[in-house]
Amino acid sequence: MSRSIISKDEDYSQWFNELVIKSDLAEHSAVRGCMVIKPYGYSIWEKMQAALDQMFKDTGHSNAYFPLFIPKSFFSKEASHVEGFAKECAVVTHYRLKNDADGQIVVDEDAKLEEELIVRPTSETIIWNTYRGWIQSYRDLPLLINQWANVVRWEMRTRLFLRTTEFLWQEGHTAHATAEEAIAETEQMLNVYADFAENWLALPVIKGRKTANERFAGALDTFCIEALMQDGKALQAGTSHFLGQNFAKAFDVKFSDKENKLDYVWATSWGVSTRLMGALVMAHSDDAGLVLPPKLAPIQVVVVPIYKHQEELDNISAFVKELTKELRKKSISLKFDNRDTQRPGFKFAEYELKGVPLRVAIGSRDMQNRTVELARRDTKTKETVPQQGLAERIEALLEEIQQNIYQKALKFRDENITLVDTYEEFKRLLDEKGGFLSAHWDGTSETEQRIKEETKATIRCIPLNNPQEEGRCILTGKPSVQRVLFARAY
RNA sequence: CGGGAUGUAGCGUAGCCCGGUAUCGCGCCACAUUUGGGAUGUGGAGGCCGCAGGUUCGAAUCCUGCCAUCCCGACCA
Repeated sequence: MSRSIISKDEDYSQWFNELVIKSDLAEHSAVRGCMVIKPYGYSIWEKMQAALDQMFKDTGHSNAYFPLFIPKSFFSKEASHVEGFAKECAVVTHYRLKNDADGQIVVDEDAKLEEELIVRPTSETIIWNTYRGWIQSYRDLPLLINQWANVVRWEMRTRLFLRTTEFLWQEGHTAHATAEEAIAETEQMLNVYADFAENWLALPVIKGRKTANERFAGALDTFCIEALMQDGKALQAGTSHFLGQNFAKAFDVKFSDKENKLDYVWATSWGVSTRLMGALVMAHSDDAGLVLPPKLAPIQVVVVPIYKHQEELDNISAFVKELTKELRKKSISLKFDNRDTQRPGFKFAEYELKGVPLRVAIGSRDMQNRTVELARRDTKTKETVPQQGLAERIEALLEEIQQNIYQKALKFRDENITLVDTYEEFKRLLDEKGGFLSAHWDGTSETEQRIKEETKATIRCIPLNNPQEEGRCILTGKPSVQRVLFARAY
């Protein structure tokens, strides 16, 4: 394996692919479009799951699990939903194999299913079909459920973490007595996602509303968090949908209110996926490898001993044992890499590639001076510090690194939101600078569509709390009341 | 689904035009010397050259078919 990865300026796309593979997050599998998430990558996902799961529970949600398979007929019950997903569904048609005359394994045509099963691309239909049996009265509401699951969408073109045929995610599905309550839930979960992105992923996001074109299939309103990657392309990092009564009507889910009037239930759904892993990599990493925010790093601190003789190593080990204890009290994870089979320089490079936030190197010189060498992954700076108070220093530094990574990403994001007033400027900036372009739009799907066809840029969102401002649409010149954010996106 | 490319050791590759049983680097194994930024030396192991046919005395190389993957587009979390 070559030692270094291609620089991200040379080929961003290839840089991303090489980085994911060489840093041991994931690899391509034997199945087209599907990846193997390796232990190092999966442990980051587990940390994301743990943090999000706690946030869901803190906002009153419970986990449940629904089937992987959905009867085909369920899909046709909500018209726009089926239209949105029909083209990318994996379908189970048979349930048995057999040996043919040549001894080959073939599908047993006698084992054809009466009704085909769809491998879930999302679970609204099976869940709402189930909710019918769970909800009779306003006393059963709200129903606040989340599911951690895998889903399958047969995408034409896949990319590690960003778009795989099968991916892992969570999907929240809630039921409410009133539209207002459901809308409040939709907004609450959007805020949870934004909070998670900024405080855990160190990823600044813009909260906004999708246009009708970009809305989830079956939703009345879709909210999203949009992030900016280092190559200037936008990435939708999470969505929260207000589904109105669409699914309740499709699956006949009614409840009696306090006045004993029957009404359809109001719904929301919201989700984030392993795509966040892609966002994490693309937002912070550099040509030397991953840069992980300390809160999600599987290893927060690595200690590399430098020694010639066994007794030197023993001294260092004794010191590290104490440090490990102190850090454990602070819930900081430390790896002591005392492998004798690799030299220190090799280890330094390896942990840089893997994005470990802090590295401590200790040699005999340090042991004599009662110091260690501390190296930060985010700034690539090194300093020699006293052993005294090291645990406290590490704790503070990890916090500082978390903040620094966020601030750096925030600065980049803010520098790449550009106000644009003419279509020529718009097209020029898309090619030369990228990022978010804040521009006036006449509010029609036709205009949005035309801009997309001509420039590949889409409206990422209409930011929440968007300032109202008179202007003219960059394409048609028609009057507009606010700017919206355009970008080329993943 | 359109366009482009690639399949040779665990990884990355040379050889292919012009047919003669496979090159180099990394990694791996053993031993020794090493250890403050990806160690060095010596010795060694490892190959149905993507799969199936065909041409030929002989195929990694030429021909046909298939399969797979990657990249670029249209579609999407």
